Amino acid sequence: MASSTIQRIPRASDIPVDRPSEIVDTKSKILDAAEELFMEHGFEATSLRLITTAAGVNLAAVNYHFGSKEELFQAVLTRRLDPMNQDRMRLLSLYESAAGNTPLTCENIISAMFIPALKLARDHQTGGKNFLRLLGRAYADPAPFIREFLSSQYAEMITRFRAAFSHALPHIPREELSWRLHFVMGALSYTLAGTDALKMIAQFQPGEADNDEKVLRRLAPFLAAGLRSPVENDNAPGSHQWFAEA
Amino acid sequence: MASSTIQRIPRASDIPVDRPSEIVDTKSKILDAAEELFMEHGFEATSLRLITTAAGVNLAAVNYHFGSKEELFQAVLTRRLDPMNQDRMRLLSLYESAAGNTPLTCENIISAMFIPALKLARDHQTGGKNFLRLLGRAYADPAPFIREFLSSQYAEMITRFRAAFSHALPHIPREELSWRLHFVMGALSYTLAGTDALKMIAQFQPGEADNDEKVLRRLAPFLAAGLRSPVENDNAPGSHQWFAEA
DNA sequence: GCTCAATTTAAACAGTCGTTTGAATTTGGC
DNA sequence: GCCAAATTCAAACGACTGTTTAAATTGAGC
Repeated sequence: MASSTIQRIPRASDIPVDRPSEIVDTKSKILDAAEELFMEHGFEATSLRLITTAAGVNLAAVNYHFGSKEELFQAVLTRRLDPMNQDRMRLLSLYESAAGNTPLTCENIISAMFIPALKLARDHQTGGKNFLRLLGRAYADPAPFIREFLSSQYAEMITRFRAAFSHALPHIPREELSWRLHFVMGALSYTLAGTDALKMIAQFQPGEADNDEKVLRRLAPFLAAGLRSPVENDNAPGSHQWFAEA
Repeated sequence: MASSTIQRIPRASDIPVDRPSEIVDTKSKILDAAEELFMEHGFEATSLRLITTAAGVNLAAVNYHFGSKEELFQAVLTRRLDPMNQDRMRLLSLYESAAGNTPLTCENIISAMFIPALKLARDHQTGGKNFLRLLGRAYADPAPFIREFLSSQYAEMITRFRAAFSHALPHIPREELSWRLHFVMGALSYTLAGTDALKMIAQFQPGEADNDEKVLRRLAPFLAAGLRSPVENDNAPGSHQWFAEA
């Protein structure tokens, strides 16, 4: 990865100073094409030739502007993921300051997680919808550089939201809550990723393409109920023996 | 895909008649190595040379015994997925006949889904644990042949379990229930797939490798609560306005 | 021991991959 | 209009991909 020699002379004196020329355009064209193709075929199965052809730019442009295929993938993710997570934290802070001293409800916190994602899903002009599916798939990608990148991108947001849930659900032990937050993130990413997997289980109404909001409206209360559910005591009398005969 | 010319003479007269020789051994060695490597690197990023080297067999053995890389992948999945789903349906029938005319509880049905998965996770000798992670990742794989294969493999089981849930939760509309079943499957597959993604959210206790059961013990009640949660009426007075300001 | 089919083997096939190169071109500052 | 930096371009690099081929090896049945 020769990421230090992308530009010919990496002199620190000249800062890009907002070039409005073809530079930005080429980078954007690559990012747009890469976003859609990575979503459609995955990281490994998408070649740079496919991307650059779709973007209408030269093959070498990717390595020139981004350094490598991996760095391009990270750039595709960062472009939308970073603002979305910023939005999430800003929204959470908004709820918190509005609530004053009273603790937030699960619905508030879940809304703070879901609304920015929904905003992206609704963003028809830019390919926000494509991005959410790409993101959901990136979660399950085994490539180490993707996993490390995502966990570093999410670290701050997760910490904030875990604290919020901990405040809203003080009776639930810290470790249990961490797991439940994990389940929430998982269900969200899986749901957003699986537009065509959905056909498998929930029969689709054909022609109804714009149902991301409807899905999230079903998912959010489902998860809120799970978050609030009483903590199981393994051997308490009357509790369900989940895996007794396993 | 020249799957019709794997064996030299595909004469119908001689049936394999349970050869105990190296034949089965080579196929199994390939399946075992492929299972682990597909899990570790994903389908596209795993080369046949990597698999055959790890298995200690010749490169051409994969195409000879399985026909193609795609068919090998399907064979890896089928080997464990088919018995697991059979187990699930058998267990569900067992619960149903034990309950007689009274409807099953959500806990019963979820147990029927989870116990066979857990049995695989506990199967230390064979790489059952690896398989569950592989399966969770296959769910999110964009390759069409994987998606089509999975949905055909799951079709029967999904139908059975949707009917069971519909019986257990008669007050929940059919479409809503389909979505909740989808959330359950998603959370399960995501959780089983994400052994190293978990570190991101739930801090791991180092050295505690055998926690699949513990995770499922947390996940099952979480999902049961979600399944049972009251159906939201969009504009009912007092209901939470989930995405009002989105 | 021979036969014949099943299996294994080494080698090559025809491509595709991400990346690099050096020359051509475009760009903005003067 | 000139200069130098930024960008684009065609071409090639070596390595790796899944698959196929034909010869070599193996193992029962007779």
